[in-house]
Amino acid sequence: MREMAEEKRIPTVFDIAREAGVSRGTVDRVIHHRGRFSEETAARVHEAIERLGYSANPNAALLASKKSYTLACLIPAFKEGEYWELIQQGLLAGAQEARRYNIEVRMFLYDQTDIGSFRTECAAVLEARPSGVILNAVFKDAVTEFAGRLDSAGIPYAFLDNKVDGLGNFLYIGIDPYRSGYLGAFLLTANQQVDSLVLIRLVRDKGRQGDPNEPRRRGFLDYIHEQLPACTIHTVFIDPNDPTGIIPTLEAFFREHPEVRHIAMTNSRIHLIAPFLEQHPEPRRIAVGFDDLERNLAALKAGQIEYLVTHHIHDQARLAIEIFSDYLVRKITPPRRNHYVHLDILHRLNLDDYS
Amino acid sequence: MREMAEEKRIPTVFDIAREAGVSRGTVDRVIHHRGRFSEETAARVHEAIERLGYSANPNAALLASKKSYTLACLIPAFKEGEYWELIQQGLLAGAQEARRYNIEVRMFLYDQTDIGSFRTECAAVLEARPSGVILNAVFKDAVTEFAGRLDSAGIPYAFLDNKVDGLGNFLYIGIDPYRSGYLGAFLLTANQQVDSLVLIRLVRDKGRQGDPNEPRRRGFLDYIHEQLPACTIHTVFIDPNDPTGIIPTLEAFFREHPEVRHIAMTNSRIHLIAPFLEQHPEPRRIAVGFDDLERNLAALKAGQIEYLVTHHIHDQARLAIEIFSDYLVRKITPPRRNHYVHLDILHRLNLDDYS
DNA sequence: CTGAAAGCGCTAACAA
DNA sequence: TTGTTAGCGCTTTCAG
Repeated sequence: MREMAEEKRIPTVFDIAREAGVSRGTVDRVIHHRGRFSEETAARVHEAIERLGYSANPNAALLASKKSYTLACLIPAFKEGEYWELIQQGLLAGAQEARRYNIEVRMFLYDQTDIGSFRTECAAVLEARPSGVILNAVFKDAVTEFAGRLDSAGIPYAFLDNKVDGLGNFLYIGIDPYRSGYLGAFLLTANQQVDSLVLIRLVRDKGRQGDPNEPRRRGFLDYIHEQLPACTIHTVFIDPNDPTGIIPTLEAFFREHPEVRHIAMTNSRIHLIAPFLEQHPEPRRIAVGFDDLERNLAALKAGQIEYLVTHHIHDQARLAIEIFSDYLVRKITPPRRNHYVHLDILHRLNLDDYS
Repeated sequence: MREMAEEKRIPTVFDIAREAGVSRGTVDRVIHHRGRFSEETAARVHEAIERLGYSANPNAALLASKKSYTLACLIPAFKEGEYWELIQQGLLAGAQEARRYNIEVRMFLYDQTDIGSFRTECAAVLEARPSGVILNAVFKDAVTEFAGRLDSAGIPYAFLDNKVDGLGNFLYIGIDPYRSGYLGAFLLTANQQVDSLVLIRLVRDKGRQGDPNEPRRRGFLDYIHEQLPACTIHTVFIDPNDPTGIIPTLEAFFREHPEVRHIAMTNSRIHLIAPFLEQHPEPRRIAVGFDDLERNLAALKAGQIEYLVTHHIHDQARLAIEIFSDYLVRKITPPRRNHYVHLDILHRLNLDDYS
């Protein structure tokens, strides 16, 4: 009679042990393949697990576990409102989540215009002896060298947002930059007669080693060459560190080329040309940019920009921590080595609830 | 000397108790405002928490907690590949996560063509005495009545995917259907000369009480009326339960109106017209639909559809469980009562990594 | 190869 | 109003 009143309890290790006629310690060993145990007991344990539908209580497991990890994030330093601030925030959100796995996330920020600072931070990461590293690829050669060090040290690493191909990373998470450029070109020109357009670039990219925007620009240009072979492509350079010089530069260009009505920038700074477009609403020009920085969104909302191609930058970074956590703690290898995230098309009409 | 070697440990309730000169039980009472305690000890405890930077170990808290909850989900039953299957999957993913909070999620599925079955399931939900309910709004009056019951019983509830306004729900999570229709109309007609278009509807919507697609259709039509007042709008009804009848119906329409090149469906079944478009590639027609059902994605990929307006249906459902969990367990009220999710624009060129 | 037992940090019932 | 204590379910020594 007593049994009838009993509630169906969720089975615990203890129940499994009893059913299999072994101790809790043995059950643990079988489940986690640690220590030694006979095939026969293992079979009995597995059978009991199956029969009772057992699954471990994660809270208890984590509480009792003595394992702890440290995850190093090696990313560019940034100013407020810049691209990498969004990444940093996503990483911190992921870090918050990861705490319950006894994972401590440490940030290592370097100056992306100074390869020396990158090398310094690489050394600091190595010294911290992390369980894993999340990094991006600015200085191609230095990154390759550092990756080699991590390989030797047996430290797993993942590229975030951009990558160098052919290295030992177990994961890349970010967009396919070529496709983003291709899509941007489509949005700029779809259903229109476009005889010429202007691509605006940043002067800093001129002297830079390994321009990170090259694949995206290539995607953009390939689309134009394929779909609009007769279209003339102009290029103008502006200096992000000299905001007052931007408007005169653009005015000069459009005075000379008044027929150009289509504008693109393949870096994340399309907002730099918003003041010009605001001051010169006539003739109407179509601008397409990339990445949802606050200022870009403002320009989109205000109507100076037509489309923004972007992705969930914050979520992508959080996801990187999550996937890495699962890899570390639960030994789950991600299904795809290249985890390309979805490209979002942002327009004034679907801007409101973004992020 | 020994102290110098000591690692910085993460502080526990015990540390707080020692610092504040009280017992662990008292610390617990102060933190959770349960039982009674003097203002003075409370102040000392808070001070110690602040000073040591204490935050509770969630694993230990959940393990020790005896509280448990049940969350009822009252949603339409579905066939494979239908819209509500995606929702169900998202809810189950959220349920998996919620298990660690001792939250059990229970599904109550009703036939959305049969108000009787809805009423039956409502009664079943009430009988289960859940801690909370997630539901959608099909039968407006019946939903309103049920909401009143939940209010009386003091059971919190949230609308998912669609809603009835003016009720006591603490949360709605889903899109703004009007805006989705508006956006769809923009995508169908942007940069083009459109003199006429056809809106394809389902015959089942004819007799239905409270057509759930009405707000979206209104958004669609408003855009056309505002931006293209001269555009003629045709309407054709097809029967989803008679697939073989669809092609002849469309053939008849386009024989009579060969000038119509733009097609929209404001429900989730745009894939129903894909076979027709495949068989009749000439003249080229532009079709825009909604929601990323497998079959819709296939038609988008194959080029029969130009754009799909959708949102992360799966994530939206998972999020509903997450927000409700926080509300229940951690008493966190969501910042906005209406949590509108972002509208995604899907095109052949950004389809690859979706979801 | 296996069992016993001591916690992990917190909650909640019971004493005082 | 406060202190004490027995667990929650699992991991991890340490003995055998």
